[in-house]
Amino acid sequence: MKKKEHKECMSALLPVRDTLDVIGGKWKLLILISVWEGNKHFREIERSIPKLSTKVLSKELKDLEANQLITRTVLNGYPVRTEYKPTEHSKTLKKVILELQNWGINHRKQIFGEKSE
Amino acid sequence: MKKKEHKECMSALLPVRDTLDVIGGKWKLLILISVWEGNKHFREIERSIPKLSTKVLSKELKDLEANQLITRTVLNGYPVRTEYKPTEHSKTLKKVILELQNWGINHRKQIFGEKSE
DNA sequence: GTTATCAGTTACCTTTTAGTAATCACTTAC
DNA sequence: GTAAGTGATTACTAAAAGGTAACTGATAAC
Repeated sequence: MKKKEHKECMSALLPVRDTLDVIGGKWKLLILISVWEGNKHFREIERSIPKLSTKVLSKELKDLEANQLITRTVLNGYPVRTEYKPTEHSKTLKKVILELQNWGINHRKQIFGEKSE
Repeated sequence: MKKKEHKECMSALLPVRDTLDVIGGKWKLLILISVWEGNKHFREIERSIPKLSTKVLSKELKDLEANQLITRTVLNGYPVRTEYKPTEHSKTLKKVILELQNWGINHRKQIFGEKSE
């Protein structure tokens, strides 16, 4: 029966959904890359990404932390400082991102190449 | 300088963004899978995906067609029928989806496994 | 005491996205 | 002629996402 196949496909979709939730959205990958590059502090990350507001950054950092892609450490000092660092787990994303990138490049070729036909 | 690296990362992000735009969102993959499974007609696809409205389906099908993941053929007949079919190009997505799926599965393990620590 | 920096939070408003329901044009069946 | 099925579109509404800007509390510099 077709229904069964359908259900299997659907269950396969759940992890896909998870992944897209983790890296999807306008800012998540930008922020992750910024942290991978070595930006550690809130204002530093904020300034490294144009048009990103403190509110959104705050929310996205929480999400990334909840997904164990970054760690947050509060250093007590004169002006309170926090330190964000990428986790080992976050590095496993690089392969996925590369795959998405390659498909995107090929897709562009496909779309613009077929235009003339 | 760090700025240069940053810019390169950012340009690598453009194709990633493209890919996420193509397959992201709540319904795109569900619809694509439905078409891969052999559902050809508008109502057929609509009925195969619970909670999907005609409005959204209509919009998403256009997007998928614009991205050359499906083809749309109008068969003129008594009740007008249209036929949606997956393209060869759409099949190249399967590898990407598998990658997303695998990462999602591992990510779940990571999140739930680390809870106890 | 005023200004500035750090790391955010909060309230408010706008934009985007998605859902509901009605409608259109056409044809078949009764 | 009335209902039902085809493939949609349109208008209206609700919910989610995103942006703006002010503000907190602490300290340090001037």
